[in-house]
Amino acid sequence: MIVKQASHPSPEEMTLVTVMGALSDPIRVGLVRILADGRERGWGELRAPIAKSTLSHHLRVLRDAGLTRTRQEGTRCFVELRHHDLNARFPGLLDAVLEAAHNDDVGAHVTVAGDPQPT
Amino acid sequence: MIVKQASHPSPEEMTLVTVMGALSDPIRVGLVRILADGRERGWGELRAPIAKSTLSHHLRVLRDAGLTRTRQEGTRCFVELRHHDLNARFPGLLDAVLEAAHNDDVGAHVTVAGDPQPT
DNA sequence: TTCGTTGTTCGTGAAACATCGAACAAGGTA
DNA sequence: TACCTTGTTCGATGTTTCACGAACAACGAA
Repeated sequence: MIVKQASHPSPEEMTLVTVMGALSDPIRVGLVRILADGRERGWGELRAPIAKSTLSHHLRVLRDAGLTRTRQEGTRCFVELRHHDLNARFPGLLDAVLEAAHNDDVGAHVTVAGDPQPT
Repeated sequence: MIVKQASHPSPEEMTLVTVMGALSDPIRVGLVRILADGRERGWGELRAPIAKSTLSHHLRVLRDAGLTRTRQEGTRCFVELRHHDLNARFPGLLDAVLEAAHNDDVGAHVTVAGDPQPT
């Protein structure tokens, strides 16, 4: 609704502590994992066992921390990971988190519509 | 004290989300930075602008997450970073965090007695 | 214009967290 | 034994976070 187009922090505005806080929730880690392939995803594709207002909240935390970028297109919006910005700002951090999250299968209950459910 | 000797999680018991949560506070990041040189530090050496009960709390969070190891010796105790365990469990993560924390000077208000104050 | 879709915002409540001062427990020291 | 030092634990308090349903706003379609 563009009521308030989300604020995307510039790389300099990102802080380590905020990013770590954003990644201290399994649902948010799951969302980041889904976006890790670089593809932009529609809001509606995302599946998580929470109410949509809660999902909106988590997407906002990720966006405010600088982890994701949100784009509006008509009435729907798309999210993508700010892979490049993150690597520039915190070299190696995102990859280390993604590897760890993959090994432990963190946030596996977050999926994408159309994708085969794990297990 | 020693009333309950702290539980140190084994590497397998460590979780990414808990570790990230532990590192989402500037004081705790400052403590980790101090311990990053591998030296064991006495509790009494640590200087932070908080009450001692609060410092005790933060050290417990770090310990419970598996980031540090605490050793008792008589009435005083010593802390050290579990650098090796962390690298084995979450490869690259700690180094990426330490580099980012250093670049941004996160947790600079946490110091060690005897060390020259930054600035 | 009237719906239906889509996602944000609001109001609320429960849980977690950071912080403090005070009390406590274990060792060392006088 | 009496005292001091060292850290932990115990409430108490205020803030933040997570979660939900309901209401709302913008857009597209009928």
